Amino acid sequence: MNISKQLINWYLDNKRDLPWRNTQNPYFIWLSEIILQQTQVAQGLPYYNSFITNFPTVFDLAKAEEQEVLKLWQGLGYYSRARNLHASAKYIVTELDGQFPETFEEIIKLKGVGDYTASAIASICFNQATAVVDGNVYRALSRLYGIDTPINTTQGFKTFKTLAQQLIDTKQPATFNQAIMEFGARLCKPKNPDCNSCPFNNKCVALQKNIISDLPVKLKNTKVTKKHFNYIVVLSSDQKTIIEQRQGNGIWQNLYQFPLIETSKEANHSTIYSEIEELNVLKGKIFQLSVFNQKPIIHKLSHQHLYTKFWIVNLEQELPEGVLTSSIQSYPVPILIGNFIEKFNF
DNA sequence: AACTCGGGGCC
DNA sequence: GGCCCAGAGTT
Repeated sequence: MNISKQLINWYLDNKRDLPWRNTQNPYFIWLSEIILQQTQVAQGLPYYNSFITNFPTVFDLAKAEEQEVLKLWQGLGYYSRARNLHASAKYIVTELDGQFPETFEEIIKLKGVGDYTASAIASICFNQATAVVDGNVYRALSRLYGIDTPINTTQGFKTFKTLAQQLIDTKQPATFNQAIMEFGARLCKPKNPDCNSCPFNNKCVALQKNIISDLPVKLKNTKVTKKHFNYIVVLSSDQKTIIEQRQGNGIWQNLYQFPLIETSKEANHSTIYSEIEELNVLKGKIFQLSVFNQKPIIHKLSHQHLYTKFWIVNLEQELPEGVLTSSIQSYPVPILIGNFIEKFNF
């Protein structure tokens, strides 16, 4: 029996029952694939359920406000996925009359959809034999064939895409693609793969050479930089605070936050005091400054460590331009801010 | 080709 | 503390 058939047989015996596996509706499949980019199934699952409940069709998603979409995405990370998802929903409704594109070439034109996602949708929804290459596929094929080409290079992608394309069962591409991914996720895991019960343990090159833990090969990514964030939490006499929307191209684009003062090293009381005297909303006003957490909260991202302090500014005046503290839970915020809001309990 | 974009789980 | 996760967009 060939590898493709063996993978499919393994899958049919071992697959998880996941909500997006009971449909070929391209809107649902698209949604699930975007959510699952760089995200484990267990983490993405509640977000998928939330989205299909709040936006049952692409029309519902298209007519929502971006803030609403970001709010539902809050905590999942990589927020450009949410912004691109929303933009593509609008595109499908206004330009394509609500009709989801049906070929790989058309699907990949959607914002936020690359080779992997277009292949997944084209195969699962439209029975097109386009092989997916994700982290699971890299791992399974690099081990099975003993391929040490670095996966995060152009050559690596081409090598594994070509191999997966040769292996795909053209009569059941949807099942094959999901089978190889499930195999990588559940059996051929990064750590402690279950080689004892693997259907390929008689031919796996990496197992025979005892180099399972060396594959796949991935070039090191760049170093982590440290930053010092100081969030200014204003509390006015009329129960208001200041929040602003993040602009520009950095992290958390279009999410909300308290006014941020970034310093080159850990800030102390006097530094922050003189900084906030310059804030327009506080100019000439009387306030008391205290720190919420003396010890910085270290928020770890893939390539930044954010040493964060929350500073409380008590104002004995009203703040006409502020927002009610009772309403801040409706704004999409980074989880770093969300955790603070929960703990501070306004 | 290198860099950027989150948050959580696992070891 | 390092690596990984149903990757994509920008420079």
